[in-house]
Amino acid sequence: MEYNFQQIEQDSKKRWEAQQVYKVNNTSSRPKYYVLDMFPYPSGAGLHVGHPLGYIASDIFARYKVMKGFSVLHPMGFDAFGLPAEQYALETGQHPAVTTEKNITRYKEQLDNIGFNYDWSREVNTSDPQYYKWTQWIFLQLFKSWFNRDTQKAESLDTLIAIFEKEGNAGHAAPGNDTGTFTAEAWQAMGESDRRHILMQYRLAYLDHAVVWWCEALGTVLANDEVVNGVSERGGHPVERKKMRQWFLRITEYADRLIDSLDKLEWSEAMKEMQRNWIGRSEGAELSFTTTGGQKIAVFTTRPDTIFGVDFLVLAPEHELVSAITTPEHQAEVTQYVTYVKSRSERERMAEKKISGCFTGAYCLHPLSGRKIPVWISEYVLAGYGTGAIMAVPAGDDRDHAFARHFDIPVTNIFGDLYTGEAAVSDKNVTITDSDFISGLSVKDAAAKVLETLEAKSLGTRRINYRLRDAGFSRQRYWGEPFPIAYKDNVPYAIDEEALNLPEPMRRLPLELPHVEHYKPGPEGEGPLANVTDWVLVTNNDGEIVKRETNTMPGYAGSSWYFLRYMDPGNQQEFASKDSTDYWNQVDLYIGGTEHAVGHLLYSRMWTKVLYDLGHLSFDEPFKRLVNQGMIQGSTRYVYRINGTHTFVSQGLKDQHLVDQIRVDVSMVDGVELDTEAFKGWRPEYANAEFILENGKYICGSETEKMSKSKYNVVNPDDIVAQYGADTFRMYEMFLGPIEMSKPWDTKGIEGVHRFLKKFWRLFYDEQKGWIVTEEAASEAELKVLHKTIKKIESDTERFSFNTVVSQFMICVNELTDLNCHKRGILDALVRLITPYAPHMAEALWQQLGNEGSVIHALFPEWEEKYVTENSKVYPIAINGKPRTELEFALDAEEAFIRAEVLANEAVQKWLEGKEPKKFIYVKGRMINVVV
RNA sequence: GCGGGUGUGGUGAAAUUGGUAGACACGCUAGACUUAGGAUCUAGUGCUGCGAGGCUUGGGGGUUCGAGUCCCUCCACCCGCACCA
Repeated sequence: MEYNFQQIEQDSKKRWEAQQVYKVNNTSSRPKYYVLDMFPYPSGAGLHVGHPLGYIASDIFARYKVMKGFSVLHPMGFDAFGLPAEQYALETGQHPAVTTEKNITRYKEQLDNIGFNYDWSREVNTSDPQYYKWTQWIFLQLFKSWFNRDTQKAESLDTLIAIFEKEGNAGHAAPGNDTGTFTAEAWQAMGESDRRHILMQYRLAYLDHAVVWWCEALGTVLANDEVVNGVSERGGHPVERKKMRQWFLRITEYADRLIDSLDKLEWSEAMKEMQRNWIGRSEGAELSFTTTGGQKIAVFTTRPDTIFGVDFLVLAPEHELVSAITTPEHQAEVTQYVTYVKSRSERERMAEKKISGCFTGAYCLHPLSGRKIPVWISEYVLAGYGTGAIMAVPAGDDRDHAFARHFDIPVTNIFGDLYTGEAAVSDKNVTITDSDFISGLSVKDAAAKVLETLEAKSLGTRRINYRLRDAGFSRQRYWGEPFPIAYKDNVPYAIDEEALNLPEPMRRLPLELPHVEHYKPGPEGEGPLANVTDWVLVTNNDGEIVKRETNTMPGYAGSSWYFLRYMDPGNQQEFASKDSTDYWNQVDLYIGGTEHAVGHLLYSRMWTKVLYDLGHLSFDEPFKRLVNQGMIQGSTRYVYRINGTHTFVSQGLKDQHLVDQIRVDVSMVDGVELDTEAFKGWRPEYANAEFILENGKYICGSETEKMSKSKYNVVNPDDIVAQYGADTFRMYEMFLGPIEMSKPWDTKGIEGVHRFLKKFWRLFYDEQKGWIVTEEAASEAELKVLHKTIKKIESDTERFSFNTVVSQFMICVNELTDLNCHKRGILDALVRLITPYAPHMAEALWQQLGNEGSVIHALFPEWEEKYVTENSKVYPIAINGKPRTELEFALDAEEAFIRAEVLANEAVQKWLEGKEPKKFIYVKGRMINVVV
C-alpha cells in the first residue's frame, strides 16, 4: 500500500472533526499555554505560500504543547476592517461586509486545508458588531480615563474631577499643557463646556488636530500608501498637507512604562531595541529664546552644554510663530518655502540630503550672552518632535554644521582644537571651551550648570522628550468601527452620558455602522458616514439635535485587543470574563512578522496596560514571548523576447541578442524550464511565439523578489497541498530554513520532503506485502537511533529550530531504513514524535497500530539517557590547527595516554617531520591539536 | 536620513558554548530495476590540482594553539519609519 496522502488526510480530518479534538475549555487541571498567531487581514487575493509560515510554526508548537500535557489555547480570527475592502467597494459598489465575508470563507478553507489545530468555535472577526461592541467599549474606557502621573497609571476621570474640585490642577498639569493652571474655585465657577474642554486635555482618548494628506480633486483624505511621488495613487491628483480635527490616544503618557516593562518580556533584543528607539526617550532641556520683537520661542535640546555655540535657531516651517516673526522683506521667500514643504512627506523630509531653508528676517537674543541670533526655517526640523524648534550648534551637530556651511553662517567654536572647521564634534567626552562660565567643564557638568542658571532665570527647564507621538485614532472612512461619540453644541460626549440624554436604545453599544448608498467621502473631507444625515443627526430626549461622530476607528483598533476576546468570545456582558482572562492570562507565545514591531505591538501593549490599570485585567503585558517569522519571497521567472519579434530565446543564449525581459507566471515553469505550450496559451499575443532552445529546453531567468500578483510569482498553498498533501507542505515550509529568516520559495525543493514522508510510510507498509510492522524487540542500535532522535526533536522544537527537526527526522528514517527496522517498539514512538509536524499521516498510522483515541492527545515520547550517551569519541587530530587525521579514544581516557598515542601515530609523525611538538592541546570530547 | 536585520557550494541550508565548515535536502552526473518513469534504489558532487597538497563562510585587517562564530573597518542586499494591515 503506497502513501496515499489524499485519502489519509481526508480520513484524519474527518476523525478530528467528529471527535472535536481541537475544542478547548476555559477550565482545566492541566497547566495552560496560549499560542497566538497574528491574525490576517482577509484580502481578496487569498493566502499565498508565504502567509502560513508562522501559522505552521505555531501549530507545531501548539500541538507539541498539547502532547506535553498542556491545555493549549490556539485560536484564529480575522482583522476584517480596512482600506482595501472599502476601496473595492468604491470601485464595484459591493458592500465591504459582503466581500469581507467572502474572503474570510476562502481564507478559512485555505487554512483548514493545511490542517491547523485552531479551535474555530473561538473565531473572532473585528468587523462583527458583537466584536466591535467591545472595541467601542474599550474606547470609552480610554475616553473616560486620564493618566495620573503621581500614581503612573490610568484612572477614571472621576478622580481627576475630584482633584479639580478640591485643589484645581496645580498638582496635575495637563499632558497637552495648553490649559494653564486654575484653582478649585475657578473650576467650580466654570461652565459645562469649559470644563469639558479642560478634561479633553487629560483624556486618554482625546480630540486634537493633526496634519493629513488632503486631495482636493478626490475630495478625500489619503493614506500615506495612497500618495505616490507627491500625487494621489488614484488619478495622480495633487495632494497637500491639511490640518484636521482627529481623535488621538495618549500613548505618550505610557512611554516610560512601555520602555521599562520590555525588560520582563522574552522578545528578541532587536525587537525591544526597535520599540525603545520608536519611543525615543531623550533627556534634555526646554530653553526659551526671545525674539527682538518679544515673541518667545521654546527649543528642545539634549545638549544644553553647547548653548554658547548657538549660531542660529531653526523652526519647523509649519511652526505657529513663523508667520508672526517673518519680516516683510522675507515674507515672499518664506511663503514660497512653506508651500514647498507642505507638499513633502515627513519621510521625504528626513531622507532629503539636499539642504534647504529660508531666513525669516527675525533675530533672537541669546538668553545668556545676549548675542543676536538669526532665526531660520528648514524642513529638517519637524513640527511634531520636541517643540518644533531647535537651537542650532554647528560646531557640535552634523546637520547644523552642514546647514551653516550651505548658507554661509559663521560657526562659533566651543570645542577648542577639536573643532577644525571641517566637521562637527559629535563626541560627548570633551571639554567645552569659549563658553563663559562653563568653559573648561565636561559636557555633563556644563549641561548641569547651564540648566541651573537658566532655571533660576525661568528661561529653561529639564525635560524628557519622546520621539513617540500620540497615536492618531480616526480615519475618514466607512469600513471601520464607528465612534460611540456624539456632539452637543460641538462638545463631544460618550453616547451613554447623561448630559447627552439620548433615548435608551441609542445609548447602547454596539453603535452599528449604518447602511450607506455609496462609499464616497463626505463634505469637507469628512468620511462617508457624514453623508448619512439621518444617522448623523439624532434627536435626544430634550428634543435637541445632536451630531454623531462621522470618523471611524483605524485598523489597529480591533487588533489591539483581539487576543483577549479569544479567551471568551461569546461573552455578551464583558469583553471577556475575569475568570477567563485570569485563566489564560498572557499569550505565552506570539508568532508574527517584524513589520508589526512598532505599530500593533505597541498599541496592544498600551491597551493591555490601560485595562490593567482600570482593574479589568490582572496582567499588564499581553505577549510574554514573541517570535518573529521571516517572509517567504517569490521566485520570479523571466523569458527573453528578441527585440521587436515573437521569438523568445532561452536564458543561456540571451546575450547574443537584444532582448526584452518579461516576467512569466511561475505556474508555467517547472523549476526553470518553461512549458512553451502553456506559455503560448497564456495570452493572445504569445500564441504565435517561437522559441530558441538550449539542449531542447527553454530555460527561464530567475530573480528573488516580493511575492505578489503583479510579479506573477504567487504560489497558492492549495495547489501545493493538492499535489503533495498538507503534511508535505507543512514540513517543507519548516525545512526551508530558520523560522525568523526570509527565504525564497522554490516549489522544486518540495520533492525531497515528499520523498521523506513516503520513506517514513515504507517503514510501516510494503508496496507488495502491505503492513509490515512486527512485534520483535528493538535492538540496541535501533533504540539508539530512536532516543537520539527524540532528544534532538524535543530540544530543537523547544528552540523553534524546525528546519533541523525535519533534517533529524530524515536522518532517523534513513538510519532505520538501513537497519531494516519495522518494529512496533520503535515506530509507535516515532509516530507520536512526528505528530506535531505531519499530523494527518501520524493519525493514520496511529490508528493502524491499533491505538485508542486520536494521536493528537497521545503523549510525546521521552528519551532515555542510557541510549544517548556515548563513551568514546572519534577525535579530529589537527597539526597547527589543520585537521590531518582521526583517532578514536574513550571519553574517560587519560590525557597522557592520548598524548602518547597521538604522537606515535603515523600520520602525525609525518607532519611533525621529526620536530618536537611545542604544545599539545586536548579538549575532551572535542578535538586534539598538536602545535609544532 | 534614522532604526532593525541578513551575507556560508549551482540552490535552500547545518555547524546550540571559539574546536573536523558544508549535516539534511534540491539540482546535476553516472548506473541498477522497469513496458514506462515525474516511482524506487546505488555511487559521485565546494573550488583547484595528475598527485602529495593548496584554497574556501561578502571584502580587508586583528585576537587565538584554533575564528563562519569574538573585535575593528568597509561593502551589498532586505524590512520598518507613524492613515496598508
